[in-house]
Amino acid sequence: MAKEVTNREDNYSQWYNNLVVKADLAEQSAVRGCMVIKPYGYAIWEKMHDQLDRMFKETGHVNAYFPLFIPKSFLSKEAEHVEGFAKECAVVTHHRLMTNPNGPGVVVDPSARLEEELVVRPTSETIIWNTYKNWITSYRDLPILCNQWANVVRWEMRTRLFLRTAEFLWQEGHTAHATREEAMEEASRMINVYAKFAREYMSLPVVVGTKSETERFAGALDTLCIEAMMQDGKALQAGTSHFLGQNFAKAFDVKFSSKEGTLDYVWATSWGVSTRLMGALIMAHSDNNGLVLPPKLAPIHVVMVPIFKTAEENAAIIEKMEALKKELEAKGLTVKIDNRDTVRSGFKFAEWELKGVPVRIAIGPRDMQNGTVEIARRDTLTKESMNIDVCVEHIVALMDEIQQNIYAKALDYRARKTVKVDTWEEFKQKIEEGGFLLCHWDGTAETEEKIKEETKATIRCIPMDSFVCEEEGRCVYSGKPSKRRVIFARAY
RNA sequence: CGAGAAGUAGCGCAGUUGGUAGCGCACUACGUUCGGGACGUAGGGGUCGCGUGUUCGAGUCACGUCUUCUCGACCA
Repeated sequence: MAKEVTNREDNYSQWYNNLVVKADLAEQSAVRGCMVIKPYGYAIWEKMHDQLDRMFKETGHVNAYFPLFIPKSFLSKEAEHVEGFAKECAVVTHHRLMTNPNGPGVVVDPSARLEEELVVRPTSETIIWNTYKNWITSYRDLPILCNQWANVVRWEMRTRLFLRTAEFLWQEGHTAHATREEAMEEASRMINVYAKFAREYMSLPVVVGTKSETERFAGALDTLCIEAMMQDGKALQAGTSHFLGQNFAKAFDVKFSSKEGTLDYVWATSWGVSTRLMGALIMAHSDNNGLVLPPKLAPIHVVMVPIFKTAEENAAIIEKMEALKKELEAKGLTVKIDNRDTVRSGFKFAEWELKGVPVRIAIGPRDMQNGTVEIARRDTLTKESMNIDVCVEHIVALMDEIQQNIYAKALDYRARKTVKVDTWEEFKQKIEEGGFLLCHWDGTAETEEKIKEETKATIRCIPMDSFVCEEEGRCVYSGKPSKRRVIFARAY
């Protein structure tokens, strides 16, 4: 199986699609816009899932599950919310099929029409707030800190594996609070959880910021986000956390008796990350040889490839490998011995590189004589020979080193592609090169819209941690006064 | 839904003025190989998206139809 990845520099888009398929992560399904996540891809998602879930629990959250179907009337209770999602909803109208009276196959039974159509959730705010209404009567019931792992459906016109699919896996946190401050704190806490996850586990530098009004989640008062930069200079929204104010509480009439005896509406947040993170991970680190996985999310940390001519040689090498594997596993690493005799070692090297395994160990007859192993790093594509007795410690240390090196590389790329821009001429020129443009903006939706029309660039966020530039200046487009720079970029 | 392009083997494609259905990769068998995606020989695999028409004869021409992709609009 020759699985050559196309060149990243030639056509980034094609390179990405090709990589996702060739590295056995996912493929297009027979259902339009939907994706099959293959076992290897799912193993990576599982790692992300488990770590995120741990972090949610650490911040006091619990998991629950709410229905897939949302009565149409629920969705329309919050005006902005329904407007934001109406155009991409899958709707269930019937509950039965019948044999076709006019030919082969089955048809929808017209007599089985639902009295009220059900929307397949594009997000669960409405069904959840309809439920919370029954859970909340007193301040003693608050806060509610629930998360759900689920699939959602958004009938997008154009789809791309992991980045935008008609159905995707995600988690959505939905919390209810007694005060505005507490809810705002929660929204900010969770965006920071996401940022920490991206940086420490995905080795992905992200900017934490707030969305402009036009980019805000439908029904939110404030949307916090983490924005990442891909290797083609385009921005990718990797996660969001919304301060929903009392919008949903009012729409679903969720009130509670406060300590002071007043009857108040509940304050809400919602936050989510999806399988899009997989897309971010792939796009941010991979090279022309394939995936580059950060050790903390790699399903396999170390792969061992024997190099042999005869069966006896192989048996001796495998024995050695089994012993080494045990030692590495004792250090918490996942190890695979690729003992296939159907493909050659060179093929295995290429294949495991394609799959992004951080460290590869090769042992051949020469090593058997010298008591050495060959250790290859995926991130730098370098190899070194080392005495087998000291290699375990080295490999354990390598995991951290690789994790950090990948982050440093991505951070360095982002730094190189982030520029301050002060004139409209320069803006139009720089945006073609990709990257983040730090610009003054007059704060109006009109200007934002005009810039988008003319350059396809949008405000990715008003940064809160990295690139905070609170300084006086003039809007890059209108020339009106501005107090801080924001990040403009073309985005996925 | 608007504009463009494409549907031929599992994948990627070629197929000239209409005249025997092809190539590369992958697959199967055997042999030689084996420290970076091996090589040789021999094989298997097709209703050329679907339908109608023109023709002695259609992958090729005409009309219809379906699907997919790219660019818009929409979006995590």
